[in-house]
Amino acid sequence: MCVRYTLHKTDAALGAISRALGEPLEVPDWAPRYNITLTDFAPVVARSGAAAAVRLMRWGLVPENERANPRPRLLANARAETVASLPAFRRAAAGRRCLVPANGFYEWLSRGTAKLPYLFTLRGEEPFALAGIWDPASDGLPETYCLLTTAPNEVMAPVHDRMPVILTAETMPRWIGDQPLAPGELVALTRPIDPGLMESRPLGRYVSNSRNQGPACLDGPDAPREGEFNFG
DNA sequence: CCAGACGTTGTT
DNA sequence: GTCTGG
DNA sequence: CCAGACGTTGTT
DNA sequence: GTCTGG
Repeated sequence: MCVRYTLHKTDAALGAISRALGEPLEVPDWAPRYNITLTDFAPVVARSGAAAAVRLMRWGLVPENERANPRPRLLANARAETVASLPAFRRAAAGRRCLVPANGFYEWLSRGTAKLPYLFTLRGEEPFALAGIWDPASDGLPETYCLLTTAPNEVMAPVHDRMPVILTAETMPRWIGDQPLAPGELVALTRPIDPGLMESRPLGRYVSNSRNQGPACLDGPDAPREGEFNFG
């Protein structure tokens, strides 16, 4: 499950997407955040008609049967293997595929009882896009989005058995769109990214609390924490 | 993922 | 609201 | 036709 | 211990 990511270099991430699409994108009024999680609003690049545009959407799709619920269950992820056929995702997968700009994402390694956070990025801090689908606003809900997951690659596998679908400059323009994908194209686009393009490193526990939203989320395990004394 | 709650009825 | 299973 | 579901992950 | 909200 991918339930946390960071978008702290928004200009760079949107710039990379803009170049990949060959279309201009406006940077939204949005402060950098290092710990985006379910229910947060974040920039999403989606097509509305011909043009791609950036909109702030809320993370967490709400299936139809939950729409009347004042506290609906939110869907953070959709499996790439099943997204095209499941009722909750099918429509969005066919006609509302979006790009979710990111600079990195987090996963937790379960070691015994402990959960150790790791940061996953592209080499050289290359910005990227996560593959998403989105639902329009309705029933008093804002526009919402959801991230696709796929099998882990070699970088991911030691930490976690699923990973988000990461799109490159080559795959971004193929993924985004409001028309159904050709058969096989969805499969091709949601394959695990080349592990040679990725890197990971362990982090301190600060990021684990989703209330923490600042740059200290990227601190390593040995970084001093606020509110603690350093001895020696 | 973590943090925080974990409950109902009748009444004001 | 809409699809699926019975 | 109606009833019931509509989702993922982790963990064991 | 487990579920829910964020």
